[in-house]
Amino acid sequence: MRSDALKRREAIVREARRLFAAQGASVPLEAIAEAGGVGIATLYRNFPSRAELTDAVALSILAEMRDAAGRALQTLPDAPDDAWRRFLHALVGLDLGALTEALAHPVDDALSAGVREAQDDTLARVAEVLAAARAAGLVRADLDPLELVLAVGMITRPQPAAIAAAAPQLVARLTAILEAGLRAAPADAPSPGRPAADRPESTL
Amino acid sequence: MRSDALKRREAIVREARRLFAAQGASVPLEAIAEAGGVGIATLYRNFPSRAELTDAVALSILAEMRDAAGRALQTLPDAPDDAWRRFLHALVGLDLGALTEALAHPVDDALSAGVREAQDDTLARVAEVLAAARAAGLVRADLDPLELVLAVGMITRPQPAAIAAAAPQLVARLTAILEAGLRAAPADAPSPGRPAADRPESTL
Amino acid sequence: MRSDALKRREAIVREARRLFAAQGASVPLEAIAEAGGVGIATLYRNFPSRAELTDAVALSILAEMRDAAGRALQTLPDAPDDAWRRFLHALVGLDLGALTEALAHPVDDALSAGVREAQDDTLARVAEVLAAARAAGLVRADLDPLELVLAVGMITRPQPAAIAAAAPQLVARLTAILEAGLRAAPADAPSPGRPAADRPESTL
Amino acid sequence: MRSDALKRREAIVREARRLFAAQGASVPLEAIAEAGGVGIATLYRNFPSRAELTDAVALSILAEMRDAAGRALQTLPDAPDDAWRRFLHALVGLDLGALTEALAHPVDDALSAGVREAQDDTLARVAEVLAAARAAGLVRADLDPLELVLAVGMITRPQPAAIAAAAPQLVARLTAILEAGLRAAPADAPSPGRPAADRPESTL
DNA sequence: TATGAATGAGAATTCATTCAT
DNA sequence: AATGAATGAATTCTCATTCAT
Repeated sequence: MRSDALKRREAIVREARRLFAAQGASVPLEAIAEAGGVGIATLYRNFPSRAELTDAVALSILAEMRDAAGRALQTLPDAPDDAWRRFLHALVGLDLGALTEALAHPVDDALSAGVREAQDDTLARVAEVLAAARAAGLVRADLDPLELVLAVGMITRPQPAAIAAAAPQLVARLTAILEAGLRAAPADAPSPGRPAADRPESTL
Repeated sequence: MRSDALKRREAIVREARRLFAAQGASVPLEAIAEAGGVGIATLYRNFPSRAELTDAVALSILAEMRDAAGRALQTLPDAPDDAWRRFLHALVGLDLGALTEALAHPVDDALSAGVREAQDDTLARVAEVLAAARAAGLVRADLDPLELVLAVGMITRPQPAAIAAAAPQLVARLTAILEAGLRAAPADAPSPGRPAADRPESTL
Repeated sequence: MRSDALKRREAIVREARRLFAAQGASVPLEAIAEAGGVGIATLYRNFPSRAELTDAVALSILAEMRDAAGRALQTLPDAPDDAWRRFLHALVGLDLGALTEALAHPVDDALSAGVREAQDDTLARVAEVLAAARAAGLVRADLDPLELVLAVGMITRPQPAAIAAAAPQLVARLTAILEAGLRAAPADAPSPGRPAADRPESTL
Repeated sequence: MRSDALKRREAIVREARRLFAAQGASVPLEAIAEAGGVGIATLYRNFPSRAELTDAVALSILAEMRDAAGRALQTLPDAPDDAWRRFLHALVGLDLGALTEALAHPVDDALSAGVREAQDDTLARVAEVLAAARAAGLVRADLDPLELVLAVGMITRPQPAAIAAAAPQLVARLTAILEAGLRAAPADAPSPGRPAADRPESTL
């Protein structure tokens, strides 16, 4: 019975993530429950508040991001260019838009400790990837891991149907532009804003 | 009272645009009315449905975009680099995120004829700017006006307060990345997706 | 200018009566104003509250009813059968349904003195017609003028479009049934309820 | 909880029917919910739109009408006069005014399939009753089942409080008149309108 | 433990009535 | 005196969350 319950819980998180990515974080919880094949009360038993479900989605994405960073770190020494491109595309495939959406709502609430921790851990790994890629001359010097994640989050945010219809390849095109933008580091164009690394707290 | 009413109407559109940009297009209409200093029923008298207010916001943004494109076209021959950069930054300052948000909602409804027309007109102007900038070697060859607008819309979409707090310069940084990404046109990296120009209809 | 104002006032009452009859008494006042070709404020200047407009409609109908009764009284002695039938059909053509609807709403408010008076006056006339018709053996003995008016009001109340479409001749058919029902005075079927004449107050 | 929920649902329909009959079909849904002892959202869970509640009320009335017709058919052979009178009075007691009101609103929408079916079925039964009563010489030959139902609906439509106060026995009196009107079939007074039986569709 | 039902609070929209020109 | 605009109150409907089975 234990494993049954676990399966249900995972189904809920999976569907929440999918629906956040597709329709934004304002999807009715009941829609998530239904998509997961459970009743609304079961969702609430597992996630007593919307924020906790949101956190679970965030953790699931952060874990995958961490894994992707781990893989990138292993392959970067041998095939830096390829490893970096794979990493970037892995991020794009990660429903980061869902994460952005998910975290957009509990604005007032503090992020849960668990998420904060996972996030710091993951961003540290991404920072390592960035350092390695930078050392290999692949990315501009002024790029901060949080910024990278947020940039990918922006271009993968849920699209209105009209836009998706009008520009079906949009994410792919934006990814190409982002890739180019990250790579180029024009000597004469200093980045605006203070270096991201100085920032006191990364609340994502 | 004519002019009074007009002032109020303009205040409503202005505040709607501001709030769409800040909080997304799902802001309560009552919040817009209050911000504009009018009662909810006044908002409804001027814009009998949410879609009509949305359209008014879209028109206001499209008009400014058209103007910016016009200015860019005039200055491009003399100072192409500067003109292009100004144009790009003007777009970023234009609440395009609000437009994206605004147009995201009436997904089911067709866009109003007026908006469709203004949009076509504006995109045609932007296409002229792009052509001139491309001729001056400033932007990659595979960029389509709709894509440019959507890209700017993405990076200026409303941010959750947590993100805005953690990365206050985010839009500026993303703009820099976008600028670089648009400029660089790596010969060896063909863009994915079919050329934007082939698309039948630009529903924005 | 006086006559202009009078014309406007009459147009308002006319359209109110027409719309009450067609769509029920819940028509927006603004619709009445528009139908009458005036602004809403003009309607309010003439009829400071909805009840007063309702009263004006009632008066207009009561006046015509009184006239019809007067005509019936003149012709009854010579051609009783024909006069009675004409009178009944005149009532049917009188938008009594509008009156019923109109008076249905200000349930809480007392009827205005003017309407009360006109109503008493009119009902007295109708009572005379009934008495004459009864004397001529044309109507059942237990019929009270208020009842007659209400009966006609019921069968001419505004019909939903669906019913009107399904049974276009409904009013005519119901009129025929009513006519027959009023005429027949079965000796063996005493009417239920106490005689209407005993009732203390006729609030219509 | 199944039975609990069912009880509630039934309470909602019962109160809706009662309030439609008393105050017309425009009663606030919240008033119905309160009368049924449930919250507004419970009403909405059971009847996601006003039309669906309306349909449920219609079905409840049509079912009782069908039963009354069934009973009449059984007793007509033995005691035709009594059976017919009982049937007519049963109709009067049936809140047909509520039905009329209820069906008045979804004018634009098509009637739901279920209601259409129940209505056809019920009217067919009523037609049988009418045929038997006609054979027994009890009702005029030109009466159509839809007409009968609508006639009863008219005289039992919700009354304004003022009228109810002034003429407390009104429904009973109007019933007596209707009864007489239906019975009498004057040979010399052909009914107006085309025969009801020819009508293509009975939208009630 | 899982479920479906119940609830209240919030948001969109309409309309009678008042106000400023 | 006539107008059109502004307003708030009432109503419909949705959704996060709690409760009873």
